[in-house]
Amino acid sequence: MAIRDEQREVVAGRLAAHLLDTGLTQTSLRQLAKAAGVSDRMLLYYFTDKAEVLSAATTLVAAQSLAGLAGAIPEATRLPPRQMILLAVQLTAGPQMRRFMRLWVEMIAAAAKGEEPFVTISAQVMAGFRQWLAERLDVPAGTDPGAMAAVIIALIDGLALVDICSSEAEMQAAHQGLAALLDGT
Amino acid sequence: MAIRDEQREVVAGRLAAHLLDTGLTQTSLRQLAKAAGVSDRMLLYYFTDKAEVLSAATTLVAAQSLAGLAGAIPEATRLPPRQMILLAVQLTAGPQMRRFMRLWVEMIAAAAKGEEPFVTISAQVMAGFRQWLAERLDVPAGTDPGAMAAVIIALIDGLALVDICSSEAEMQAAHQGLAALLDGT
DNA sequence: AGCATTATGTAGCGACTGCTACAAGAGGTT
DNA sequence: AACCTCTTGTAGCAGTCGCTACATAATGCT
Repeated sequence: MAIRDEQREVVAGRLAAHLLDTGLTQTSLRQLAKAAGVSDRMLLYYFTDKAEVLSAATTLVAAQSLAGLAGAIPEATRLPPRQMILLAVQLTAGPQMRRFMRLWVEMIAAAAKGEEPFVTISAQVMAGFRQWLAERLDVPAGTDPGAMAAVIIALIDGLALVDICSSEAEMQAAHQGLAALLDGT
Repeated sequence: MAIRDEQREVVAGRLAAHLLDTGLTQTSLRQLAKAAGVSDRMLLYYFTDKAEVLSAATTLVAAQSLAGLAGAIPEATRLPPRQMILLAVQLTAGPQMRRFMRLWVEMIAAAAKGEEPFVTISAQVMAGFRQWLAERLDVPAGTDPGAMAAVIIALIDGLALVDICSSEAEMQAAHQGLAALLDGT
């Protein structure tokens, strides 16, 4: 039982990196096995299902990405929404976080198709991010920090969407547009 | 040559409705053919490729959706960004536009995977929406309406993303959060 | 040593994928 | 009637998919 459990973690880690690299394009069992450096036969020995394989890998990716954000935003930070937006946009535009955002979009689209495990995991990850963000927001009394967090996440994720089908120049313009909007235009 | 061209339009129309109903879940040639009421053999007679089939159907869907928006927003409208945001959110939250937003997210995710024809079409549709929106924005001199349009689209699309993995109550909260953010919190 | 459990490889099944070769019907032109 | 182009059906190819049956090697327990 030992080897199997160890391998589950090792394989999950390698697949997390693989998904960050390739998104959800190469997710057949044979391709995943190759990326993890094991045979496809063993992949289904370590995990019961393809769904469980993807579940382990994607939750790990999400946890790592959230930890990355947490590393950049000190624990006791409380920011008003507009400052938080600018900070979050800056953080998620970086090269490595950008890869996660792309994968994240693909995961949500898979959830939209009803594909497991993405329906379940996307909902969990979304709720996790929202709560994490809400705890770091400084909103006036009477305002729901969770609701504000949801809007901010929508903005961040939406920018990731626009990023996918826009040029670099257009994305830069979009960032300036955001600044103008928040400045009170 | 007549029948073939007629059928192209008929089939494209039926497939547009099919995609709005099912998203990109049932997009094998055989499933598309069934939805269009023709044989899969004929589908590849009317169109050269699976890519061309999806291309025709998705561009039609996008055109119809843009026309739907245009019907709700008079031609000469010029709105400041915040009012435009509230109006756009309201319009895209409706039951039929919501189906398009879901499909739109799936299309962009397919583009993120490098799948044709979605890379090309997503870029075109995104550019089209951005321009259409920019022409209806009333921004102060010195501000780029295209940049502001990009941000608004990001927000709208981001809300669609959040919608996919959230409950109805959470989406309602998000809308209130948006109002609070735009009110100057 | 004997046995049971765990671990790994080989081979392949049935279903589905996009696409195509081939034949034949339909209709008009000469 | 002969021919030609457009249209449609049948059948199937080569590949990929998730998954599994079966055999065998390794390991630990008594």
